Amino acid sequence: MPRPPGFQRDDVLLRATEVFWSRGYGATSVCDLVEATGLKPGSIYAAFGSKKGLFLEVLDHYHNDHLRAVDQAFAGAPSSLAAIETLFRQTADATLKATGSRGCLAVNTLLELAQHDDDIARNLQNGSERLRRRLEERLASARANGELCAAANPEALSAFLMNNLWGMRVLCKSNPTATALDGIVHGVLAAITASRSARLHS
Amino acid sequence: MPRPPGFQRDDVLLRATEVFWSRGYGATSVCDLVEATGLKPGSIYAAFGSKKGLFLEVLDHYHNDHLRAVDQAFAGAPSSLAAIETLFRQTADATLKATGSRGCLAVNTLLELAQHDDDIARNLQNGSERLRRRLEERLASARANGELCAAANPEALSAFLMNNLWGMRVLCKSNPTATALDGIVHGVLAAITASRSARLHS
DNA sequence: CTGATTCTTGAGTAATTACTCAAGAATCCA
DNA sequence: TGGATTCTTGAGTAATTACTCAAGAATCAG
Repeated sequence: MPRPPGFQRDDVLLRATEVFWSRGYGATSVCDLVEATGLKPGSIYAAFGSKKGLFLEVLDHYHNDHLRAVDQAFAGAPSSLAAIETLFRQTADATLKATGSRGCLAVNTLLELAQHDDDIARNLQNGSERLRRRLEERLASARANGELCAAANPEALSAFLMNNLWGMRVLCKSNPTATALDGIVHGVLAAITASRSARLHS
Repeated sequence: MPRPPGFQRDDVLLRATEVFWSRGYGATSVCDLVEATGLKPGSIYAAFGSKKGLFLEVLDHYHNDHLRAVDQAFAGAPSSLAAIETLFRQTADATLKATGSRGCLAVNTLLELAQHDDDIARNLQNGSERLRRRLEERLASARANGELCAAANPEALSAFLMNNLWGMRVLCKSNPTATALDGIVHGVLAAITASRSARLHS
């Protein structure tokens, strides 16, 4: 009996993501969101409660999309270490092509808001932890496979990998050169190689 | 014959730094700056031209302070590689202690504004390049000393190191654990070790 | 069609924004 | 002290902010 909403929630979230991602949370006005989504202020507040409520839902969407992409990059790899190498090469490529880009919505938001808003800090913490755990799982299975030596520490190594992913999220806001990105990928692989099983050393 | 200013420029910059660093550029109002510096709006605009003009001067100050600190950390080290190791251990320690902190003003600003403001992007580019070059110099001298093998690439390695410094600037906004930071330092040192001269390998 | 329910509309609110400017205060050389 | 110069003051401006709410539109079961 009720009148159905005149918009698709996912579609609105997608359009809102574009604006938040391009301008940042603080610099995005509700007016911008009205323009981007086509919803009037009243509808936005009826559907999402507040600017922050909408943003939290945008972040959830973003985490899910990002993890799906990582899983896809991992899916076709011939080994666990190859999967990780692929992820880093892809990220480096994307970083090189995306000079002066919007970067990563999660990292941008972490630096802008985590310190001041606990809800957002928790949301981002969960998102990044899910990614880190994906890496840790791969490293653990690499150790189980004998790709990594028994002394390798998947948790510590995954933190190192996350650190380099995050570094590239910063770098893409600057002026990354091919030399720099090659150096980063090379450094990451060198650190992993140091934990490889002796019988696999070249 | 003129009336002298009633404030010390450096003192005002220091107080302004605190506010910008804590809140971010966009979230800092001129009213906040009036409160923090004790100057009235008119005096601020007479002395610095605009909010952005003041901020650019704040950034210059920040870069100089930061580089001075790095030089100091380098100064007492027994070797070039030891200097770099010290820098990373110090940064990791500071990151662990500064959970949920203000992070790094330069990185925060890079993510918030570099994409939208060329003046600020240039300022940050210069600041980070000066730091990277410090690292590159150390790596080059390490190669010259024989600490690193002849095939080592100081420019590429310095980019890798910068990437990890930047990663920690992101991490300190999240919830860094000792395990994570140990993993990062360990990974960085492992990558450097892979470039060491054969005769130095343990 | 009727009526119950929910959605949409957009003008409006009170607060905050970066910034200005004319008037007055303070300084120093003569 | 007189007067030229610069600094300080703070009320004020026009624009923008996140958000609200009452009225009207759209839907569907009966």
